[in-house]
Amino acid sequence: MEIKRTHLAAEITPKIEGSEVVLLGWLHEKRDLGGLRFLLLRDRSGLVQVVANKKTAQPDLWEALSSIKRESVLALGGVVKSSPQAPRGVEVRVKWVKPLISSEDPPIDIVGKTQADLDTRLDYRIIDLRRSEPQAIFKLQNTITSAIRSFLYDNGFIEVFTPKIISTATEGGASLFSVFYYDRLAYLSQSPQLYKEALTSAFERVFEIGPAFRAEESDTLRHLSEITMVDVEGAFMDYNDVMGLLDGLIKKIIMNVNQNNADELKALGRDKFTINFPLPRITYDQVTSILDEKGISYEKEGDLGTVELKALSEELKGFYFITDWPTKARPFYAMPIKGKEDRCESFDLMYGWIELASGATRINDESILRTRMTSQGLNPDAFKTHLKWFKYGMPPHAGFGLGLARLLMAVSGKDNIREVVMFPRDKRRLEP
RNA sequence: GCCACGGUGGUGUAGCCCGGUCUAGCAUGGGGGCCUGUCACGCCCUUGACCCGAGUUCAAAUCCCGGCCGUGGCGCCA
Repeated sequence: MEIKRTHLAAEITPKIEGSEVVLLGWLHEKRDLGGLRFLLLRDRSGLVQVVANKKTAQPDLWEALSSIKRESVLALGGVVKSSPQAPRGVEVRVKWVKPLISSEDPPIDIVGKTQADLDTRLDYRIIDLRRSEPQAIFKLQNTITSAIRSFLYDNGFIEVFTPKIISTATEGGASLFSVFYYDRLAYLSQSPQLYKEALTSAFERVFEIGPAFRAEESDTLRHLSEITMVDVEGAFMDYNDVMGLLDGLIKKIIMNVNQNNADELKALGRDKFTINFPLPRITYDQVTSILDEKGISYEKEGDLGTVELKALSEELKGFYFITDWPTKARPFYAMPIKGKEDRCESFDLMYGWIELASGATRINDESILRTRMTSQGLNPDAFKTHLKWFKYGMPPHAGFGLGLARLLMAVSGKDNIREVVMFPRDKRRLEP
């Protein structure tokens, strides 16, 4: 590009008064007072006010300032001037403007005078993402993913990438999307579970931040057909170690968000987080006695439904663990507790009534694994590829899968997962 | 998938119950005009809409049926 930017909008401060600057960005808003024209220019750093005076401006500049449409991309040059009336006490007195490309009138309001419905915003998502609130949400997401990576690197984990096109159901059970794979039928992976477990025998500690696909009927505020999972698995760890790891991980995330995202939290109307660690842990059996006390009915030895979890969250706010779930309510690879085999070394990380993560100590003995598959109604023959790794020194291991968007809901305070996923996929929505 | 509710200009809404007064109101946006310190700038003019299909009726945005789409709740969700 022949025009070089000298400053970002946020770098225009009263301190550099008098400097000649070149800015690149989008025309966010304009106000025409007759003899004065104000523009708000937006770039990745934020907004800055640009002003022109009819008396001093060249006629073609003056004309250009009123004819450029909102959301057009432009370059402009001018002089920084501090001014008590200007936003942030500073503005740019424009000397020239060069429209780079023009924009049609934006279909939804970016400035915030009329709030479009979420469904409409998603139809125009790229435009919606220029608004301050979605910007704040995805900047929080960036803090979260970078905190996750640095925390796990520091703890000896390496990042891996497992295939998303697979030949058979990874675990039976939930519905998979099928795809044409040359002359065969294949499926989209619903979880890297089996790969990450096997990888502990090669790298000990692995993690993956990647997509998972679920062809479920789910039509709720917290389910999507395509999600990003943070999957972590470590050799020579049990579920207590993994919960400790999650404690550290959440702590690091919260610290970084508090440190780096004050503006974003403000934009979302959120306070800084004050959370005590370690996070509370409560067993499944303690949960059911609370439900008994509250007179809430639940399926004995079963998973907890929405009504049950909402009732529980009246007692337990924020982040907490539910541990020691019934073995029959968990997947086949969860390790039963020795001497108490109807409970397993498993946990869910909760935020209020929303499940964020789910983890367990895994079974690393092939024969026990086969027995568990059979008792869960699965055919071990269908898992031949997976079971073969267990013949060659599969270490004791444990891990968890964390829903990135669910965590982001908790951090951003949004109650619809579609708000915190850039391009959500649900039962109906396949675009944009 | 089930239940409830909804679908009005680009966006957000009023009107619907109680059919005619709707030639569909308001805000925001778009176009035009006036305006020298705006920051939701102000003022004036203007533009633009009843989801689709079938039905009841002299008459349907309004009532009935179906479809599609949406919102919320639940279920499903290793």
